[in-house]
Amino acid sequence: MQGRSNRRAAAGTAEKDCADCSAAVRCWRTRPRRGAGIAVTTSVVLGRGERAFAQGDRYSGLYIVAEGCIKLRETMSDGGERIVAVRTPGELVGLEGWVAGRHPHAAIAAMRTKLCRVELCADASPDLLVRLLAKASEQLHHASRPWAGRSALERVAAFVTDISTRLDDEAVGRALPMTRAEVASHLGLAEETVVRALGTLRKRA
Amino acid sequence: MQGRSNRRAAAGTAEKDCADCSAAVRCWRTRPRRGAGIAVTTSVVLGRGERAFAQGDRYSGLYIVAEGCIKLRETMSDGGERIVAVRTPGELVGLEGWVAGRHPHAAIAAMRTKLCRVELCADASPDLLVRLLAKASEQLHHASRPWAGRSALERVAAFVTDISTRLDDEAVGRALPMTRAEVASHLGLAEETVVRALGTLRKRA
DNA sequence: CGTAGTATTGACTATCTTCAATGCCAGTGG
DNA sequence: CCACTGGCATTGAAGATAGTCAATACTACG
Repeated sequence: MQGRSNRRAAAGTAEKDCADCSAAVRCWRTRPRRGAGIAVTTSVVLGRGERAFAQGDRYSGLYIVAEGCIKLRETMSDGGERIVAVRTPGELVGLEGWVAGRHPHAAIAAMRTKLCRVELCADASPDLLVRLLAKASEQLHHASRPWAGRSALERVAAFVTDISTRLDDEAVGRALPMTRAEVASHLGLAEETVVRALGTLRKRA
Repeated sequence: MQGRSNRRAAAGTAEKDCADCSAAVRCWRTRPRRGAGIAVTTSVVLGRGERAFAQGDRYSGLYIVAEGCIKLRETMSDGGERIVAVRTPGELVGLEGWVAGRHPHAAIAAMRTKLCRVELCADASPDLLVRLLAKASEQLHHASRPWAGRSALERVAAFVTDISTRLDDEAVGRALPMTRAEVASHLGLAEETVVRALGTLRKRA
């Protein structure tokens, strides 16, 4: 459109235009126009339990979840761990560490997961920047924990619904992509409370 | 830099370059270069309790807090209200509603507050987009509630510390910019619990 | 001075956490 | 093959934390 991609190509980074990817709609909602600068440089496939990066690592790039599910895990100063967020297809992984230059938490695949890397720099395509900003906006909105201040049962129910919706292709109904302990740490509950809440929900269904 | 500002000027919107604003460092961390497209169109000053927009309003623009403090308040389907977030100088207000086209919560001044409006569109300056993305990144990081899963006392203590840091110019120590009930809703606690926690913290100090 | 909103305090209760024990399952090595 | 181990899930009982209800004080504002 504005010859911007030339500049990127000159930088020497091999890119794959998302317009050529069959899964692009999943990542970008609408299929990008070819040559608009909506492109990724690398794709990684992680097996369950593998990490894209560890907490404290230097910022190593911004990724979009193409398939699967990523857990963001933070180890706190007191040694405790908590799941800060769960990222599902179309969501960004790594943006939190961009400004500070370090990843504030680890990114761990909850199942087989494909990540596509996006080069984020000052001369990126404006189209790309706008799309990323839109994603950041959505994630910011979603980060406002709809279950804050509710009862344990409601929180667990809301979490299960939310995660099922976001991962709808696989039937999450029977197996959550994380352990009860992780769900508990994410919701700020005890593991046993999560177990009991899930039991109650199962009986009700 | 690339004649982009011409295009904007042609659109008929009067802009004020942030490079000419004495408070720009507060908003942008580093002073923007003149002509880089880091600019705002309008500034609004809100008195305590006044709204920038209401929940459900059509998206009306993106703002940066130049001075003061904004509370984001959400009224839930059951009629309850909660403070989703607090925005302090240099932070963005309104981004959450950009993609969906509607503001998901109301923005209310907690004190005398100055907001500067940023025009966010596909042909905005790439410099501006990158800066906004950086802000979104920081806010996303900050949205991961460091007090999740901790005791009521720790949560209140963390909140007071956090808000005091972010508003450090005014001495917040003696008067929080919001009511106990609002703090409570923000932290997912009962008002009385917040009162007691503040009492305990006062005694300890 | 009266009113409305906010803050504080006490007493009681519900919920959630903690502690402890047990079951289940997959992987491993004899 | 089977015992053993470690991680995860489940359940019960007891105790602590925070929520609810209710009364009272404080403050700003007409």
